[in-house]
Amino acid sequence: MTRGPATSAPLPAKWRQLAEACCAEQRVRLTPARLAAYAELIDAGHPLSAYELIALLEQRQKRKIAPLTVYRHLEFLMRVGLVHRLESMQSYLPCEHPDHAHESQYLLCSSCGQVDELESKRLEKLLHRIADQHGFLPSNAVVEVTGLCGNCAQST
Amino acid sequence: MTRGPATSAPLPAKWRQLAEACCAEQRVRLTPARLAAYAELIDAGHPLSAYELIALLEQRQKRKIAPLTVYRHLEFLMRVGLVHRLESMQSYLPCEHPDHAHESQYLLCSSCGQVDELESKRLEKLLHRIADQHGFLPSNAVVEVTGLCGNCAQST
DNA sequence: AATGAATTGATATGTTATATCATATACCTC
DNA sequence: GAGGTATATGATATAACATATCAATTCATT
Ligand SMILES: [Zn+2]
Ligand SMILES: [Zn+2]
Ligand SMILES: [Zn+2]
Ligand SMILES: [Zn+2]
Repeated sequence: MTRGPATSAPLPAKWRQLAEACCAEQRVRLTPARLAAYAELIDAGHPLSAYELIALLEQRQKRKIAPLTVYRHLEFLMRVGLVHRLESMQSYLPCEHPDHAHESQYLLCSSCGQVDELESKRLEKLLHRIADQHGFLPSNAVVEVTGLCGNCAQST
Repeated sequence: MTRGPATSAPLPAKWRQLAEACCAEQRVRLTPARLAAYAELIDAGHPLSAYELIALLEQRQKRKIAPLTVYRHLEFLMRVGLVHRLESMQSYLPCEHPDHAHESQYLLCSSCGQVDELESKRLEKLLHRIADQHGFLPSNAVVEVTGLCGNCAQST
């Protein structure tokens, strides 16, 4: 039995199951197109801009894809919590633990492009406390630290 | 003695002096065009996108201004520390205390657009400690909290 | 099969940011 | 003050990022 041409990036079972569980729980449709976008982000292993994602999908599927299509898929994936957006890079990356709702903070390596997604309750509490001291009612916090990851810091 | 037509937004002496001191100290030129961009940001009282700034300058000066011109002025103002960029809004605002080097954190009111620029040593230390625990060498931290300011939170 | 809601496609447009090359201005040295 | 250098500006084009609108299709439910 032969395999047909791949129309979607390889997606390890672990991630596929997480994505399916995530969407099932929220009663939303994980369509093939949405899954393909997600698989491409997982496969890339680093954040992708929307247009980088478009290029990869077009290459994979051998057809033109309108930007709006991909933006809609990204919007969906972010809404259900499978994907996050990095504001300081205008790019998108899959969540590392989409099984539960959470805020995140990010360590972005400017040398190799690797991203570490953190969940520091300590930091979140401090942020809320600071906001509170200023009479501010926070709804969302963007915390993105740029620098050098362990590997890259050593090899300099 | 009559005043000619304003070619630059009104800039309180306090800010003008800060800007001049800041540029003098760094031996860089605070040209009229750069000062005009800065004055417009001060006058606005809230963050401006680059193109909003262009529109204001064009209206003020009654002439077309190329985007690149304004981006260059913004780049200069950020480099000397007179202006910051808000990554989550893709917009720019004048620094509230340009007299000393600093990292900042921001409280962004989604209702009235007001921005509070903070300098929490406590938060900075925690961020550095967290990065350190991950073997990460930080160079820059983006911390932008969206929510409702005191005024807007009350009037809801 | 009929209905209504959600998704996708096609096309156009709006917004944000940079590249390149030429011209002008300030600054320094002589 | 002339000449040379670095810096700043202008003009034009293009790249990168994101959304609006409306029509067509697919899906779940009855
Ligand atoms: Zn996550
Ligand atoms: Zn690295
Ligand atoms: Zn500042
Ligand atoms: Zn407010």
